[in-house]
Amino acid sequence: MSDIELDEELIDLAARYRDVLRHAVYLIRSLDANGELSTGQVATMNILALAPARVGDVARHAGIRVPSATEQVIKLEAAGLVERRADPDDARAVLVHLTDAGRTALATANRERNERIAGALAVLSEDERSAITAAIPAIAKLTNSLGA
Amino acid sequence: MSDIELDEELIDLAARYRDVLRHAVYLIRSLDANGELSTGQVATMNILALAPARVGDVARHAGIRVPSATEQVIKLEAAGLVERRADPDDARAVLVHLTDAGRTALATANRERNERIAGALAVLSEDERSAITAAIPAIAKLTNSLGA
DNA sequence: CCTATGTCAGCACGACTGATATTC
DNA sequence: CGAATATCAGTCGTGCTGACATAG
Repeated sequence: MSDIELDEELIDLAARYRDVLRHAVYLIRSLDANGELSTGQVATMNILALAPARVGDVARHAGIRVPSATEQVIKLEAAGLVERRADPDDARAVLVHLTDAGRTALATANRERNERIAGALAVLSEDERSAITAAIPAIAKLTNSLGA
Repeated sequence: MSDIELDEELIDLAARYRDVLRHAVYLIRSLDANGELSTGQVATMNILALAPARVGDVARHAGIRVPSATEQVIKLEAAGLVERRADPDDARAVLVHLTDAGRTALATANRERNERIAGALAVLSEDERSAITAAIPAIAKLTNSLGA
């Protein structure tokens, strides 16, 4: 197989990947439409569920800019789901903590979303599920590779 | 394996799927950041590249509502990339056509995006690429299943 | 008369850049 | 002093619902 053919194959795969991902985005969004928390809010809180984080860390993990993360955090704080506390080691920084209410809301939101996807996964064939399972690490690697 | 364990496995897979998809979304967005056409604009024009379509068809294919599709089409028309013409068979309908300028712009946009992804795919292993290729139909089916 | 199609108006969300304290 | 951290202000893109005009 020539390099040119290889390139064409890769570009074709890229096009299909791009298309399927675009549709999946709308799906994920529709999952959030019924709930009380938006996609971004759930993503932000999922980071904080592991450990309190700075606003900059939230931004980096969520793939957004710092001012956007600030905005998200402020909204979540207004809703009583997170708290902003001073970082004892660095007065410039703010440590964002999940509140108990936030932890509860996050658990509910994650459960609802995961159960809906699990329900759809259940109607796929075993082979199709295996294909998705096998692809997840590769997709993650691809994403990281492009992000760099 | 019990039903409970099966459910837990599915929910775990759902959670991992959701997470990897969320990151991939930000990646796709970053691809668009440098270009002149947005994700949605490229998606709309990709539909029209096959054949002229009604606004409602554009909306359905893009996974958005009709008024949103109208808005996109109006913007694309203002940019000279598409044209709206009367449907000779149905005076209510509008047929959206890609202009030559639109076809050129679309080709450029698709090439840039696909080449960037292809470049990242090239650094994956053959197994990883195969895993992604194999998963694409399953992901598409999953998306459709959830959309219904 | 009822439905289908598209557009308009108004709104909400969420991202961005640029400018500004404050602290390291 | 320069760099890092967070916030504020203003803007923009893009989706939505509801109301409407027009045609089938």
